[in-house]
Amino acid sequence: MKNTATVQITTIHDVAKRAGVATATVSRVLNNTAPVSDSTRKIVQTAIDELNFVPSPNARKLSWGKTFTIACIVPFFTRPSFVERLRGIVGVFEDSDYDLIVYNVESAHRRAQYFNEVPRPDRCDGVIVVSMTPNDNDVNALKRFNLPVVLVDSHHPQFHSISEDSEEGAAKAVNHLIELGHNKIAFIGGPLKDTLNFEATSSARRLKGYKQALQNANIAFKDDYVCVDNNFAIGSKNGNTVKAFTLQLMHSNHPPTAIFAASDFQAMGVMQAARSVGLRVPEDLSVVGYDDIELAEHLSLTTINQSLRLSGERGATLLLETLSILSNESKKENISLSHQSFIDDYAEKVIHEKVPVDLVLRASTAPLLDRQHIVT
Amino acid sequence: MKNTATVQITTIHDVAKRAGVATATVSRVLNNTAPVSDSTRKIVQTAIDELNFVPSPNARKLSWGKTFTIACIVPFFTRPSFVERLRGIVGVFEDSDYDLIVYNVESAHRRAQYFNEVPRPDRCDGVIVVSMTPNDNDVNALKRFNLPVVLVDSHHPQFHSISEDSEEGAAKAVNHLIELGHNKIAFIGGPLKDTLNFEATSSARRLKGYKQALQNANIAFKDDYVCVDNNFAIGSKNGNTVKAFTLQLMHSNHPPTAIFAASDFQAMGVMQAARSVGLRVPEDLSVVGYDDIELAEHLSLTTINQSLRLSGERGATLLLETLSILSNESKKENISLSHQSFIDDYAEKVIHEKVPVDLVLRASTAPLLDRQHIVT
DNA sequence: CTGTTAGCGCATTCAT
DNA sequence: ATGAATGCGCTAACAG
Repeated sequence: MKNTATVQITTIHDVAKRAGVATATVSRVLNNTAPVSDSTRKIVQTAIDELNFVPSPNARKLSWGKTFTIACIVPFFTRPSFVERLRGIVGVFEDSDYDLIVYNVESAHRRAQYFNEVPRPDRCDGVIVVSMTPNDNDVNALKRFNLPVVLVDSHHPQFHSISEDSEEGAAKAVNHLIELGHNKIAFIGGPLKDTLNFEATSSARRLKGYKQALQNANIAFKDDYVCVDNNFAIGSKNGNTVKAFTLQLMHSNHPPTAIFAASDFQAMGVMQAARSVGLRVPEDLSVVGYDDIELAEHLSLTTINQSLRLSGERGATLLLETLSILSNESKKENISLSHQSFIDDYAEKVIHEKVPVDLVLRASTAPLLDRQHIVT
Repeated sequence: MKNTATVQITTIHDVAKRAGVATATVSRVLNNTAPVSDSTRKIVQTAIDELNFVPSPNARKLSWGKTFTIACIVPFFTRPSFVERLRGIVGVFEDSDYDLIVYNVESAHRRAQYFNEVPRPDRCDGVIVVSMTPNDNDVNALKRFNLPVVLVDSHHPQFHSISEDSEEGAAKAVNHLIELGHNKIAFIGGPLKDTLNFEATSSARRLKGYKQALQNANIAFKDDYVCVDNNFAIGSKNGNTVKAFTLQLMHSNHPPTAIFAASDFQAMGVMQAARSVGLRVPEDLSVVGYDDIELAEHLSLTTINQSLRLSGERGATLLLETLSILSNESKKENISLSHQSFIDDYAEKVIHEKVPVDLVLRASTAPLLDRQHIVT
């Protein structure tokens, strides 16, 4: 069961031998952890270079007692919005000493498994949770070893978080439509509660913002104008449901003149469906999406930019900062911080950062035309 | 510099103590590596359960001499087609004992860095390279420690590979258009040689298939009908170039009646541009894409399915199989296989697997109409 | 079947 | 400033 590789890798001993010093000295020049005379440092360094020596990550992990890896738990990581966030996260860790392992959650089973098994100090030094609100079990698992945690696109009082204000974003989208003269505005979104964690979803929050905006404009809320695709979370072919909703809306007695979709992905389905029955966007139907994924630009889709990539970057950076602070503290206080006081200390400075949400005007929305008034 | 975690993790010693046995025994029940009496096994198991013990990955990695992690080097991992492949790869390793670390390449510098630093037996047990043809330096780096390697979406005589036949796929796309009566068929693709590795790109291969299909149908090849977006590889906003190409083509003296795009992503830009000037797809212009990413369905885009996800799955599985074979061999032959003979042995059974390419008919293509004949 | 011992490669006290 | 010795948590020979 030993390794199958047949070529021996050069170790710190080889370097020490070649340089004629002890392994400890090599380690010292490697980590700048203690003064080394310039002369020997030079000798050691050339030995390192000549042997093309790179220290074994595993060995140093074991010895340091840290893993130099960050765990990122993310649901359906292939969805465009998650991909964008991941991109931000990856970009940050590329330039650090940390490796990033992505744990992709596509079932409640995996979710529980990862939350239980991953947040351990022998597996990672910190964890980033994307788009999932920790439940009680998760919180216990995350706090058990007191690892630094950052939530991206979710919120919990006990953990750092980076999130956007979905309600505000949704309101901006709907207000834009209202300002264009629309008052028959439908909402199409994903499920309102997440099967994975029983929490309110972003769709739910966006629906709330939608309602709020209508109310502020004194437009009556109509149940018929709200379509929720409960299959969306499964992550499979969902376009059909969105299209069905769209057609149903447009064929009703009071077809909306505008549709606000909870994601660009769904907005795309709306546009597609509308065009399939000869409706033009935006002349016959205005559409606003949410997320501003890369595609939105190609589709000329008016949407809400929620700084997806930035949220990932900020989350990763915040984790890195936390890691650095903790490292300094434990150095300063010489390792003896009582458990409880440490947790208290940590909990006191929980950071909740908001990321901007902005309307991005493109060509999928237009002022309400008179003709539309007449038709309805 | 020690770990910042304050709670001690339970080790194999704790379990051994609690069960009243030696650590070796615990290790045995953990790995089924030697017979253990049912009675003691039971005792040990309960101790493990009660302490909620999970062995430290790092320690076992160091001891086993393998890392239980797979490195995946992939360029621009946020692009839809790469995401789909990654999805296939991730799915396979989720169910294995291996962790997957994704190394995202977005510059020549990173590329060189990763190829030089990652393929080491102390970092990973095997590597998957996606969409990059190894150059001489890469080959040396990959073979230096004789690690198992699988190429996904590229080809090299010395490494296992999973790939699709781009020429065949392109030909299928163009043949479909020809069968619909089109003979003014344009091509829009990305750069023909990759700045990252100087190799022919998939766009180049698809262009070749395009030419071949035209020739077989006795349709003259026109240089004006070929548009290459050299900025595409940078991975940034490229839609504008594609749109400009499309408009330029459609406004020329002999506008094409059909466009074959080298990727769905670009096909989307084509459709968008066409619609922006009042052209209908497919009535006024037929469009065929390539890749069959998830969006293609939403766009009703006729395209070539190249089994993106499957290619990832097959690549990952092939690597796993190779790993297993090597592990068995080294066990059987008791670790003493001379370096050279091992390499020879390995090289002899290089596997090159093809993944199917198929036309997926949707609604972006239609027979050539008489009206179009007249117009041109 | 089970306990004892010796590493895996590196960082780090403790001496010197 | 440097070397020797010890340990990180686990697995694997070697004994019994």
